[in-house]
Amino acid sequence: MPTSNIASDAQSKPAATRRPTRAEKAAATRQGLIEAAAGVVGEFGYADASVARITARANIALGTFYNYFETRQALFDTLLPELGQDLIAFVGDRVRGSRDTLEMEERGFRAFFEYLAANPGFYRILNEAETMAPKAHHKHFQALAIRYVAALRIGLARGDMPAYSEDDLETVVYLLMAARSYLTLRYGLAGGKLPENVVETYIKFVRGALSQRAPAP
Amino acid sequence: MPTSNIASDAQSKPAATRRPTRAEKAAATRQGLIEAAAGVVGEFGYADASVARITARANIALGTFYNYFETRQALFDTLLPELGQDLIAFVGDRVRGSRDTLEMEERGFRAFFEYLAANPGFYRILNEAETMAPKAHHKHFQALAIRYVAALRIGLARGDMPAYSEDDLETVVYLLMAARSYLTLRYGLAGGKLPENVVETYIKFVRGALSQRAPAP
DNA sequence: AACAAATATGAATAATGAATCACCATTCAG
DNA sequence: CTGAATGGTGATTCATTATTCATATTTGTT
Repeated sequence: MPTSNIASDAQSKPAATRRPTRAEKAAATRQGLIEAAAGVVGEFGYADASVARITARANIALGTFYNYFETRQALFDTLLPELGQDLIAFVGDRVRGSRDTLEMEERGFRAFFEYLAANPGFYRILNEAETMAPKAHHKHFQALAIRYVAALRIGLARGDMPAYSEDDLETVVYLLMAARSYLTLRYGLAGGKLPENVVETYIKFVRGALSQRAPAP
Repeated sequence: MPTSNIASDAQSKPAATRRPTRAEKAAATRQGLIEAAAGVVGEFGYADASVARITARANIALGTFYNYFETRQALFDTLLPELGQDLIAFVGDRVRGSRDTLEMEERGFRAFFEYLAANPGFYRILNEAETMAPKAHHKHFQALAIRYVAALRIGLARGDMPAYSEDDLETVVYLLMAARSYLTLRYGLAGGKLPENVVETYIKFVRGALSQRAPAP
């Protein structure tokens, strides 16, 4: 449930089923297009996500598409950032309350794959975006990395990562995001679940990397 | 200098400039197509690498293309595996004679980015292949991972990685390959050179990961 | 030299799909 | 109630390109 649109809720007291406002219907149609696009792109990839296919899945006419997006590319450029908010929120929830950085990392890692299992098209939407919607890709990574760095910064202050400094954080974050992506590529696409021994190897690797003691100056 | 074609060298004694044989010319034309394709795909991506563009850059007529490849896709399916051999050979050379696993990893890591700097299109050819030439992508990763695992296996036997076992190796290799890819995505595309502080963070991260001591059973 | 086989050429074909547009339906402000 | 205005429709236009093929050129052989 992405972008909670604040469409004209002048008096939204009784949620009773009243006739939907024009703006509400428009918001629903737009949302339907986003969801249809997520399905089609996830299944066929951006290149084969024709406007005809997307509108067919959204149960609207082809021409209607252009009431909501300037071009097909404009939809592609907003798709990943909107869906990415879901992922970020989901992982954020799962991670909250962790005792230390390692626990947080393991929880976040598992949450990521849980999200992928529940949203099988997401990996493809994410990866192909680098080529097919570079602005979207950049925006998503920006949004994700900034939160991830902030989370690690807390662990850094707490002394969980004695060998690292603020300047290392972004690089470390990209290493961790990289891991998720490539492990999905290699192990994740079948059944949507990562083999447990792969998870264990990952945890071991990251524990060694993060909790090593500071090198002598 | 890829695929050294063994084209009809019945008597190849004097390398003097004799009139090129038909098979030699054919091999050169094919090679020209591969190189042109590498250039075009690296610059514009697979989607915009039209047969017309590729043949124009190779200085041959459009129709000639189809004397060398069944379809455009057939070229795409062979492009990355052929180029990938170059990368593998280059990194293999740079890594030979390393004293331990960490030294090897650092040398291989740096060699990878040196290769990218010398072949600016390679990153794109590699990444887009996941979508545009999945068979090629799989083949390349197969070829690369098998050598990488073999290299780590030697370090494992020597005791360089006390916390790991044979079963961990492939996962670790994917983590290391992932790192290269995402660091290129984030830092590498400008100037072709990775900032030295990023390299240092990477080395530190991997040292901690690989050389941690074995956990208690 | 002369011919057959192998290669090269690029205009023509055919498929695809994004985007437009002229028109219909529904909503809502006054 | 009424008539803009907003939203919906889908056939049509238009551009792009992979692939084919009839023809021309080059090569290797006798």
